[in-house]
Amino acid sequence: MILSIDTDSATPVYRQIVDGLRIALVNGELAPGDSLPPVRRLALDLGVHFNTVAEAYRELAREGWLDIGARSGARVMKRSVPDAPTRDVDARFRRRVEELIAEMQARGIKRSRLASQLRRIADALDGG
Amino acid sequence: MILSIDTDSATPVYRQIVDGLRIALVNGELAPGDSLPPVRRLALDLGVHFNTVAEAYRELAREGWLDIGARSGARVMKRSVPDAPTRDVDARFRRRVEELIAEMQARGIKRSRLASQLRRIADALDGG
DNA sequence: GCCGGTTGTACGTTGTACATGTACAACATA
DNA sequence: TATGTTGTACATGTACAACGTACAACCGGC
Repeated sequence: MILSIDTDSATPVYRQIVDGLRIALVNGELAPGDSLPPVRRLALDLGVHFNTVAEAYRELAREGWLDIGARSGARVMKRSVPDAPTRDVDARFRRRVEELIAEMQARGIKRSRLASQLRRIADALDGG
Repeated sequence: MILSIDTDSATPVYRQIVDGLRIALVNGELAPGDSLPPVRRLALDLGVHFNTVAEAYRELAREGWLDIGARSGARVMKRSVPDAPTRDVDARFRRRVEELIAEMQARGIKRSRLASQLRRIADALDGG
C-alpha cells in the first residue's frame, strides 16, 4: 500500500487516508472485489489509531466505494459514477487548482515549471 | 474585490480569504503599494466577523505579502520569493493535484475533461 | 457447544481550531 | 479635547479530530 501520513500537514489524518485511497480507487489499483487491510493493521502500518482508519473507511463507504461488513472487513464495490456533473463542479475544480498554483508560486516554484507539471499530469490522464 | 465566501465549504472562512487574496497577489492584481480594505469593511462585504478577516491578513503578513500597520491598514509589500523550492514542494504539488483529480473523477467528471482543463490552466500560466 | 481471536462499531474524553463578542490601544482630525 | 477610525488581545461557544475503552458479531479449532 502506497499510503503515507504527513503529521505536519494541516489536512487531518483520516482525510489523508481517504484522499490516498481514492486515488488508488479511481485509477483501478484497487479494483472491485479487492479487500482492504483491517483497520487495526493499516493503523499500525501508518502509526495512527484504528478508529481514525475506520473513519476513513466509513467515509469511502458513504461515497460508494467500499462495502464494510462487520465481520468481512472492507471490500471494494462496483461503483456507478454519478451522472450529472454540474458546471459548478467544473468551476470549483479550476478554482482549487488556481489556489494550489498560487500557493506554490508563493513558495518559489516558477510558473513555467508548474505549467509543465500540469501538462504532464494531463497527458497521464489521457494516456492512462 | 473578487472574493466570495462559500459557507458550505469545508475549508474555513479565513483560509478562503487567504487563498483568494493570494491568487490576486501572485497574479499582480494586487501590487506592492496597494491598500487592502480595512478589516471591518471587507468583513461587512463578505458577511463575516472582522476578526476573521484580521486573521487572514495576519496570515498573509506572516507569508510576507502584507505590511499591517496598526493605523495605516494593510498594505501590499514587495516580497522576495523564497529561493530554494525543494523537490519536496514539487512532489507535494503533484500529489495534491492528483488528490483533486481523483475527487473530481469520483464526482463524475471525465478524465479527458479534466485533462483539457489542466492544459488550459497551463497555457494561461505560460501566457500570463 | 464453547473459547479465543478477529472483525468493525459505539461512546466518552481530550486537545485544538474556527468564528465570534467584547474591550482595548494607537492615532488622525475636527 | 472629543470622536471616529485603524488593527489587536483575550475569552467564549461550538465543532471536529484523534484517541482510549468497551462492546457485539462472527469464525475456526477444540
